[in-house]
Amino acid sequence: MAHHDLQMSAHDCGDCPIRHRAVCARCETDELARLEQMKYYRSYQAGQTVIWSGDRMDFVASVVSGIATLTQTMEDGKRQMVGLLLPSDFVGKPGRQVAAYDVTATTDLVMCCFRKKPFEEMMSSTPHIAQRLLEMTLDELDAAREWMLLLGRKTAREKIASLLAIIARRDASLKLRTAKGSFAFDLPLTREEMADYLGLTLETVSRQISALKKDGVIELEGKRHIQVPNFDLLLEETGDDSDGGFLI
Amino acid sequence: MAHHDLQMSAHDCGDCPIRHRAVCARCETDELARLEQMKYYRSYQAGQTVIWSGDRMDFVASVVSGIATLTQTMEDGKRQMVGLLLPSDFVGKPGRQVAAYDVTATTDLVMCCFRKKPFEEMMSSTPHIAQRLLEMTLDELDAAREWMLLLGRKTAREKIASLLAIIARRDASLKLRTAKGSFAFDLPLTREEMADYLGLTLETVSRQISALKKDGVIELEGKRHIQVPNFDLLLEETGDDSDGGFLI
DNA sequence: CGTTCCGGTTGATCTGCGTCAAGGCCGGAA
DNA sequence: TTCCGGCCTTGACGCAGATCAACCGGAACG
Repeated sequence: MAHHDLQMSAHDCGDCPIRHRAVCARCETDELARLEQMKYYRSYQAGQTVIWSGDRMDFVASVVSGIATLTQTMEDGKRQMVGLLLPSDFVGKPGRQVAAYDVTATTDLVMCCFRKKPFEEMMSSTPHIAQRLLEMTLDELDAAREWMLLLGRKTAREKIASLLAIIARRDASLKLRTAKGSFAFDLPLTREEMADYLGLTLETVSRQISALKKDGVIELEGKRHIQVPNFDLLLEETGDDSDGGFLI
Repeated sequence: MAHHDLQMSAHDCGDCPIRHRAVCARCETDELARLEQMKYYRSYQAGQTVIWSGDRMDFVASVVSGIATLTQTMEDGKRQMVGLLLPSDFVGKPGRQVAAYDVTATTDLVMCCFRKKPFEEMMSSTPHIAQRLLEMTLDELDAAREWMLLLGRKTAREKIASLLAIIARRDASLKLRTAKGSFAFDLPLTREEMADYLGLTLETVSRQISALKKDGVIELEGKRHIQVPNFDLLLEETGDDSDGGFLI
């Protein structure tokens, strides 16, 4: 049973910040109009649970702003994050009745929700949505598999470096770079959330961040603001094949 | 550059063993006819590489019989399996030019290949294929996320038990059970492949299998044939929520 | 036949990370 | 101002699993 602030703000899809990246990316104006009829916004505060694993899902949604996480919990309480939801990412699976994971807002969060039934009907009648959703799901699958390599085979240091590189890269695609090869960004996650993401403990996360700092790979300003003086240096610490293609 | 036996056998889609589970599951007879025109079969021997990561992919395919694996390799040589392809599973991503993973046949393997270009055209013109592919991709994503939990948080013993449970469950859905709660099956993977799947070393895999045997959870007959006298006992070793069915 | 190879097992030892514990920093409430 | 509670860091120690190494059994092959 999720408690949440309900906030009805009537946005126009045309002005939507995620208009060109979300499930609706391919929709024509008439299709958008149809979507507008089944959509509503919800806001959540940082830390709130959006959905509990096992809950009945009566909607699917896109993240409009903020960050949410998908986590799984074992019976002994160990937790593993299995997904990080950023603006434009999609939540929920057409055809599934109940949520498979806990969804939690790690920052203040706004979601654009669609009632499930009409959304599913629309999916089968217009191909644009299903096509875009397939594309997005394939990307998520790739990300999940990259994460499997990280979880299964990387050392703690490589895991931290990989996470920082991913966040830095994502931020770089939104903001502009200060200077070639130099980045700065804020961590959107606590040490514990990073640990849950990386399959580590928060102590190990803390130690490895300190180690990377001591070795000059990163610089800290406060607990959360990170500067990367040389991005290539950071990449070398990830254990990934050099290059990884061109960036961004 | 993949070397492979090329084997042209003209099967009729109507007789296909994976007809009702593969991408083509939803297709009408006229759509099947169209697919038949772009399809061809390929056979691979156990151990052969089907595709190398980075290779250009000019086809997508369904596994007809046998088992293949998807693996990723780090620059220092550590390997992580990120997918297990069973009959009816799909290989390749529409819209992607190059393969992201190594695909290897672990048993003798037959694949039903479709030339990529016409397949993609068909995907955009008829909804049945895209719909089915979305469904399958969502299932794969769930499997990948379950695997992330395993890789990130389970102990070696829990990992082995989970793998055995998955294989047993899959076999049980095909064969019939000997007696309620008692299974027997053959491992389709070597100890090293299991290690690559589980993020362990082959020595640890071997030791944990021996330990499960000593504790009476499983019985071995040769290296590969496994009997599970009490499936619930095995499930308890996986560390998963006791039922996996309804909620607490 | 013996030889070699491959997959597997087992033992000895090492080590990276988890665990347990103490304490620091900072912002918000009283 | 002091106190408190989150969040984070650091140290000491132990252990699960990696590493290194020896050996086993069966199949392929001369």
